[in-house]
Amino acid sequence: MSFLEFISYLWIIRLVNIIKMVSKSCKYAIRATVFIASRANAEERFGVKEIAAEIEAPPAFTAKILRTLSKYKIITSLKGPYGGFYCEKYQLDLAVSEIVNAMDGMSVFKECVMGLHQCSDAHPCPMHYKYAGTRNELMKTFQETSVGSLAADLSKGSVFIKNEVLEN
Amino acid sequence: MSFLEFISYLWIIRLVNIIKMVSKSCKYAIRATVFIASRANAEERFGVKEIAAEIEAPPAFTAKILRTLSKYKIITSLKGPYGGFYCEKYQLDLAVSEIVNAMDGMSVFKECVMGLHQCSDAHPCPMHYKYAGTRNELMKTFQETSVGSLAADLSKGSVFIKNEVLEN
DNA sequence: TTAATAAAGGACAAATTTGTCTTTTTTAGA
DNA sequence: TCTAAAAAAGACAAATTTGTCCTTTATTAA
Repeated sequence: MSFLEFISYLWIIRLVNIIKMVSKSCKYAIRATVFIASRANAEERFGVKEIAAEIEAPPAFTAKILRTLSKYKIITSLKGPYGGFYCEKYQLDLAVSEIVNAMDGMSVFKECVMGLHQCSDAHPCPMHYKYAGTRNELMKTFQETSVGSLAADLSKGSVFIKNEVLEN
Repeated sequence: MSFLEFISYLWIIRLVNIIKMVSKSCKYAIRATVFIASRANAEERFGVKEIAAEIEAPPAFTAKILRTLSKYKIITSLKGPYGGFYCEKYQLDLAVSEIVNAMDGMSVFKECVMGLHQCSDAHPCPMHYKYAGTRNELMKTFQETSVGSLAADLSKGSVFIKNEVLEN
């Protein structure tokens, strides 16, 4: 057994691999999508500048991200005057994991937590079940949480932190 | 309240900020340090090439990382023939957090989990205590875990994953 | 004292991520 | 049909991280 594999048995190494998961672009994308979804009423559309300002991201970069989201049909866009970005009803049911997938791909949920090449369900490394479990729960959370539900929390004026409700 | 601040109340946004924490360099550094520490017996020293091979990192890059570790006195180096890298006794008592500090700095443990500028202990954001708590536990773990204890686990031929012992 | 060995130092290079800018295409309304 | 507004597209640029290479310095042993 190589040292890399050996050391990978240590939970501290795993720990080092578990924290943080998505790119800055993806965070911007989540913010933007939730913002747009939270205003999905009527025929309202939002321009790049407004969205960028709301999510505190660089406008030009926000435009790029919105294009990606639009390409993946996570949000909808309309060109021309009175155009902009908005959410169609079905898009409110999309999971947050779709955003991660569009921006970063899903490898973050799939690769061996140790970075070991030989690890698989068939030949699992010792952490495969124990910690892959943690990650799977996380993925499940991403998959079970819809854009619309997040938007609804915001629109209600109360937001949820896990099981706790904060008023504001 | 800005939308950024507003959306930051959502646990999903927090979730997105908590996973992953340290750079690739830092992971290499942890691997390297634990490897060297695990062989801290006698007068044995290890060269860049050997260490790089053991931790499966690029040799030249490993050299750079070892220099940093040496500069921060996390490991000790000796030039010339029969030289190389090794751990002095006191260095086995150093915490893993020292490695993180040397490689990435400690800001990862200190910045507001939401990226909000106005957040502090005096003016905490709603997640400050709830999730900063999670991170603080993590930091505590890093601080309470010594290089030597990790090395000892390895040397014993059994490694710990949290409270569970794996034989190999 | 010299030759060989190995880390130290630092410039440089590649890759990736983040961010910008200009031109093109689409759409709405006058 | 023309004009203005706004996204689409994609080249370009900056910043950061990752990685390489060459020269210098220190150490050991003959």
